Amino acid sequence: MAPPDTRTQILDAAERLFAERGYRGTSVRAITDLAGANLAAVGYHFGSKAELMAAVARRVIEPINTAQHAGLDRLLARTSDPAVTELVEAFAGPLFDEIPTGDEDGAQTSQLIVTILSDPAEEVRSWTGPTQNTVRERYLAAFGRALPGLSPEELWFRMRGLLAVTAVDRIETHQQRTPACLSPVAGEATRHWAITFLTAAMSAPPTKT
Amino acid sequence: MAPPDTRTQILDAAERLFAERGYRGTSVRAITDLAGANLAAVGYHFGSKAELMAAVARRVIEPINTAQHAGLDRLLARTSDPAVTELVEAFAGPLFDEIPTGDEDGAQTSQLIVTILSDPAEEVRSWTGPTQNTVRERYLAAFGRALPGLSPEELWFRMRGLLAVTAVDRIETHQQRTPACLSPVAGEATRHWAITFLTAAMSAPPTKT
DNA sequence: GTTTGATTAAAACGAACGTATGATTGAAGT
DNA sequence: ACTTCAATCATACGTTCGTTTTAATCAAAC
Repeated sequence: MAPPDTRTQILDAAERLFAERGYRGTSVRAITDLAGANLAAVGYHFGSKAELMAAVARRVIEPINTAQHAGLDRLLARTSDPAVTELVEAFAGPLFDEIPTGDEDGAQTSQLIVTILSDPAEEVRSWTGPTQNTVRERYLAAFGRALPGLSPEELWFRMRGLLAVTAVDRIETHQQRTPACLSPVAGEATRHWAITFLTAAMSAPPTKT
Repeated sequence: MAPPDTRTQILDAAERLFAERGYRGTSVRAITDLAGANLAAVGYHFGSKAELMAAVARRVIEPINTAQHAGLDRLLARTSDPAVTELVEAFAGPLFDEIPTGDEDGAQTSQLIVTILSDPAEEVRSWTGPTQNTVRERYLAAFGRALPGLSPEELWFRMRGLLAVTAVDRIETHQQRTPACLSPVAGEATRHWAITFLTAAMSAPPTKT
């Protein structure tokens, strides 16, 4: 088996540590130590710690975004007006498919995504790929056709709720805040639960003003 | 006007800076500078930076928790089986009532709550008041009676979704990720939207297995 | 008027941080 | 054999961090 080059070993180590300890809580030294690389390797391969963070974010988020785009493409190729459930599944599904479920790698990646989306530091959120913005607007338009009568503002609010649930869902699972009385849950079940939950939420009648 | 004592000025400054820059991104020096206090005052009044964070978290979260408790008490005093909408409003309402809406203080506090709930550092999440755990379990029991046929595990999943939406909702609003075409939204509207959205989500029929 | 106890002020501590520098390697190109 | 150049290495720099220590301040108590 070919030994992975230093660059990807640093990426792997950074992905793990950024998820576990956050951006500011992770030192470049900790990353290079875990990667078995030299301290200066980060500067050489990525330029700076911030650019390393951007590279990590890109590697995690890009496949999810392209899967979301592809899912919507597949729906729109079949019909010009997909159902709400189909749109929910196409949007939320990649967040389950592209992330290993069950093992703790999944919780790690989920925690990293939450960090990327919510960290106060500009440098952490800085990378938002060109697809990141367009994917939401494409789904916004599709949901708008599937849910006439909803104001654009309320629809946008619901889109944010959609993302919040799918992103936040899985980190709490691994913070062992689950009550002891509950049995552990398989990854596939939560996927279905999420789609049920979110389809009902998106399909709610418009709020009377 | 009585001059606020150093202790609360430090608390105010810390609350603002922790929200804006996160826990690790905020130095004790920045806090005391903003508070107009001396560097050593943090050590004197709170013991350490971590204990200051705990004090800030307590001051923000405690009124929300007690309001959630009181809301459920009020419902249960009236009937032993409140409706789902009432439970949603009692749970999510305080997150809107106890936080100033509209101005940027509200977005600040919301960002702080997200930090408290999601920061990877143990010290940040360390303070979870005694009410924090019990309030969720009380609502869990109440939702369980209102939604028979739902497995405890799926119900718990939906409870987490409930929290995710209410917590994450408002930070994105202030990260100016909103598309320019949308008009700004009043705080009162989002409150109603959230209750509509979440009531529908919680009321969804059980997922077929 | 002096003592006391609670604050605040100023300075310094060692440790850890991100980054930059210059030497060293080793395989490919000529 | 010599050059080239991407890659890695050890090391050091300047800064900032949380915390501690010691001295000064000041109202109230006696």
